[in-house]
This record gives sequence, C-alpha cells and structure tokens, in this order.
Amino acid sequence: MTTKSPTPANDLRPLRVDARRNRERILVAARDAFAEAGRDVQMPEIARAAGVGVGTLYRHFPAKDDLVRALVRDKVQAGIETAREALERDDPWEAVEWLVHESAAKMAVSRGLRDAMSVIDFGHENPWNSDEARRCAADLLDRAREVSAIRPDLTVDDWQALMCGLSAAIASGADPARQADFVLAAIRGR
Amino acid sequence: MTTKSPTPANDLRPLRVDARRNRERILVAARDAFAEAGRDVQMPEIARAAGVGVGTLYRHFPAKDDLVRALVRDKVQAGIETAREALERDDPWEAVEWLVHESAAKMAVSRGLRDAMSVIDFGHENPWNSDEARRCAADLLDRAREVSAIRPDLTVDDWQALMCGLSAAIASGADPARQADFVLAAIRGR
DNA sequence: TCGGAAGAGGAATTCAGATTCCATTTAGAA
DNA sequence: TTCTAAATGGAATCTGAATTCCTCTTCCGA
Repeated sequence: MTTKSPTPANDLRPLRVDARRNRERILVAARDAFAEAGRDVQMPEIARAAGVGVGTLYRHFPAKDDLVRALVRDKVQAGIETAREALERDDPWEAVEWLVHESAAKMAVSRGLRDAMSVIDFGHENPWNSDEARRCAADLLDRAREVSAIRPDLTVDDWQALMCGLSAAIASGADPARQADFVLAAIRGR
Repeated sequence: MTTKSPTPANDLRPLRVDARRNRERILVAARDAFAEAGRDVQMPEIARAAGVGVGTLYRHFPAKDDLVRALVRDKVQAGIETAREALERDDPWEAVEWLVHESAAKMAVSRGLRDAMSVIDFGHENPWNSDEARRCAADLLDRAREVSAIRPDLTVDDWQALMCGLSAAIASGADPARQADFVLAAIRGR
C-alpha cells in the first residue's frame, strides 16, 4: 500500500545539487581538521573550514559522532585498499613489510587515523573488524605463513593489536619507520 | 627580614591531621576511580568516593589536572620501582623479560595506567621522561646489550615508545602476555 | 516563472562538567 | 578552655562545547 506521498517515510530521493556539494565540502574539511587535531576539533570549527553554517553541518550529520563514524569508515576503507595494494606483490614477506611501513607512514601524518586506531574510544565496536578488513589481513598473513615468513601462530587479532600499538607508539613521537621495523621483527618467522 | 608573620607567603607548615587524612583518602579514591575509568571520571564522583565534599577536593587539588598529575607521578614512581625490582635479577635478559611481562600485567589492570602511558594527552610533557626513569631503563638496556641479549642499537626512546604501544595494544583488548612476547621478540638480539 | 519543498545559516539554547564561594565546623596553639 | 586560622561541604555558578530552531534562501518540477 505504498503510494506516492508528499513525504515518503523511506525517502531515498537524491540530494539537491547544493546539498551534495556541501556534504562533500564538509567531509573534506572534517577530514583535514581531524587529521590535524583528532577527535577534538569542534563542530563550528569544521563548519567554518567547510564554508558552511553549523546548521548545515548538522543537517548532514545529526551528531558529531555520525561525522566521526563516516570519517573512520573512510579511513578503514583506505586501509583495506592499502592492504590490497600490498597483496599485489609477489613476495609474501615483502607485502607484509611494505604494508607495515606504509601504514606507519600514514599514521605519522594523520592524528585522525591514529585516533581511529585507538579502538578504546569506540566502546567495543572496533571499526576495523569488518569482514572485509579481516579477510584482507588474513590473506596477507596466510600467504606469509605458508612460506614461513611469519610466526606460524600469528592471528588477525594479533595483527590488529600490533597495528593499534604501532599507532600509539608513533603518536608518542617515535620514528615511524623504526617502529614499523620493530613490528616486523616481532612477527618475523623462524 | 623573614620574621614570624601570621600568614607567611611561603608557608610550609604541615597539614592539619584531618587535612592530611582527607588528602590521603582523595588520592586513594582517585587512584581507584582512574584505574577503572581513566581520565574521564568526574570530580564530584571522586569526592563522593573519597567521602569528602567537592570543596575539599579542590582545596587539595586546585584543578583536575593537578590531581591527574599527582596520580601520574605515582604511576611513574611505581614504574621505576618495578624496573628496579627487575634489575635485581642476575640474568640481564630475564630482567627485561620479567619487566615487560610485569608491566603488561599492570597495564591490563588499570585504565589509569594505560592513559598515563599515552603521552599524547600530556602535550609534550612526557611524564616518563624523568632522569630517574630514563636512567633505570638505560641500566636495564645497557646490561642486556652487553651480553647481546637485545639489538645493539636499542635506545631508551625506543623502549619508551614500545611500552606506549604495548599499553595501547592491551587497551584494545589483546592478551597482555602475548603482546609482551611480541615486544620481547621485537627487541631480542641476534 | 512560479510555488513550495529542501537546504542554509547562525544566534540562541542546552548540557555536562569543572570550579567557586561562603557559611559552618574543627584542630590545635596559647 | 578559648580562640582563630585552617579545613570542610555542597549548592550555586561558570564554561565551553554540542545541538536546536527558526527565518531566510535556493533549487527544481510543472
């Protein structure tokens, strides 16, 4: 019995062009702001950076948390893509090496990413726990394990915890490449 | 010309007994509260737990930050003592092993300690950077290095970053002992 | 080119904490 | 015991963000 009504409850109509444009601007501004200052940038600040009023910001993201979530989703997606890129390498260990270093470099550059890695602040909704992300990590580890490049007992959970630790170490000011090497030494097989 | 005056500017007179008692209670209550919930316990909450009014809490610690700092100081002190305890062992590598595992176990149990390890939130005043703490770590590492138990190039800064990472990994829910082993594998010599 | 629904803006409000203030109580010196 | 500076408690205030609300503007289908 769902007939055309003035304001359908389940409205999927595409955004008006100005709305789409603003949404995009907000996301970009927010990404940059979070990269620099992490979770505690203020909403009015983000709105200003996006050249938009707070009202508009809140129209697109009803609460700060929604915005944060959207950004984290992007970070996770980017992480998955980086992992896929790593998987293109022939040598399984090289793939791992490259991914760890690449990730460390990205963490060094974005406080937002580091925050996104601190699972703590998400209650127990680890955003990196999507099937997709875990499968990617599993592929990488399986391949490396097969050639004994890594400890035989290394799990995806281990991997995630190590990445989380890596981001904290980098946040504390340590050299990213060096910390990446420590992680690699920790998981190296043999 | 400093004669006895009713209210000397630089008053070092000992606290009244009730004041000393309350200060102690506050510290204990705060330690427990922080252990459980980290930085974001509320002042009135701490006061209640200590069986004291907020006013009293603020008399002893003029700002929340002062209280946090006092607690962190204690954590650092405790950390130093644990390191000293480790140094009592004859075998340099065993000392390192023990310290890493012991630290991990403590981190697992106190959110307050984990927070204290996240140097991020202290601007750039790393509370673990006291001469005393660094010297302790240096002793431990030097001894281990002498017998080639650890990488020859491992620095105190590396050590601190690794500990910081360890705390984050544990905060993310990983098994403390297992993460400790990763750290040990990362720094192991040969 | 018009009408009205969707979107924008930003001052005003809300809210959750930290912090202050002061009337009252207490330790401890004389 | 007496007296007063020190200490206490907790309601009231202040603060700094998030979020709402309402008026004005803009898109876009007819």
